[in-house]
Amino acid sequence: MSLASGSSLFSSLLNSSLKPMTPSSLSPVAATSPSSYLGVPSGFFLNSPTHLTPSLFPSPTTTRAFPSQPFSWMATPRENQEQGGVVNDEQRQYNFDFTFQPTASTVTATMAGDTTTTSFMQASMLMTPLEGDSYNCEHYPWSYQEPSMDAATRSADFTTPFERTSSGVSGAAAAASMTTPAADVLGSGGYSQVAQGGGFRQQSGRRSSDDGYNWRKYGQKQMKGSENPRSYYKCTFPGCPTKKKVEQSPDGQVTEIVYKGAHSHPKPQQKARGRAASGAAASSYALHCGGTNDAYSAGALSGTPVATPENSSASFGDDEVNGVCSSLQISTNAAGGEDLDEDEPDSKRWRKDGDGEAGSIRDVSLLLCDAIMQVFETFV
DNA sequence: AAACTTTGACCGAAA
DNA sequence: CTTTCGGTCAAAGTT
Ligand SMILES: [Zn+2]
Repeated sequence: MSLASGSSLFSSLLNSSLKPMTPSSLSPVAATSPSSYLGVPSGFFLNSPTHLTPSLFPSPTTTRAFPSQPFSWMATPRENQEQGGVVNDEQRQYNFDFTFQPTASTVTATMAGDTTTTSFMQASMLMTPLEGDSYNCEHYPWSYQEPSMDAATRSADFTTPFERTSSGVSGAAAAASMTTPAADVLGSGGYSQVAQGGGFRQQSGRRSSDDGYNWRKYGQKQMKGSENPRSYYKCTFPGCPTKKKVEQSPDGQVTEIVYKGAHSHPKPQQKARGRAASGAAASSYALHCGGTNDAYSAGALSGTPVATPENSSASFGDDEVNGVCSSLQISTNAAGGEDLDEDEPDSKRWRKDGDGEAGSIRDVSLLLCDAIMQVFETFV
């Protein structure tokens, strides 16, 4: 897909997100159907005074990975006000203005086998802290990611075998996911991968899988040809099928992270991350996704893994040094590619509901939502 | 004691 | 069919 296409993709994403959704689509129950997921992202963009400046998005510029730069967001309500954010202290109605500044963040979207990469200069969104952990946006299969030292990336998907992205190439993380051979579910599965760091090194602190979820390592293999060893992890949440594999070079640098599947639950509470808990700190902030869209979590709680995503993957890498947010990557793999095994009998696997576009949009929205949340949490 | 790693065995898919 | 490869299992070791 060309850049232009990518841009349009994003545009449509935004437009669509901004459109009001019907109440019904937002109902929890509706979540059972994939299309209903759209309600979430929409609500997200919709209910909040979000402003995604169009200009922010697609920018033909080259994709840079981490310019490490200014990530500005107002920490305090007051400040937010200045930014136009609304603050209602008492009611946790704070709105945070997230600004992915200047530097370019890269967004890579892959649809039907094509990959598009665009970078956006800045994106600002308002976020509303929610109480409870209803952070809605996370329920979805998609992923988001937030690596810290490692350029993490996350993706959820299946049906796609991974594709390794060139590593380190131009410092940008490229995301690719595509053709699917025959996805196999069980065995070697279809992971979807995305990004990798062009060279981030682990910083002290975070473990290699500190992306907000809890993982249990269940294997490691030395890949053929002296490549870096690959470790396999599974999400520890009961019933959650998500897995990820991480390749690291000897010096600890993460060279690739590939996610498979989608979480069937919201991100677990983060434990106090360092900073003194400033009032809100440990609490969970959630994007105000409009209403109740907890269908997902409800399902998770009931032990029923909710549907999985089609193919989507997102990666969100942030260079935390100095508290700077440097990159955001999102990769989406839309179903519908011819390569996707249609023959796939196992509908149970990862479904690729043919919603191509809608799915992609949704994915991207969710990913974005997720990614932003991560940033938010990271900086709280 | 629970939860997570480590690590070689095991297995199915592909060559 | 046999070998190779990537992924997973699971016993044993750690924390
Ligand atoms: Zn999970």
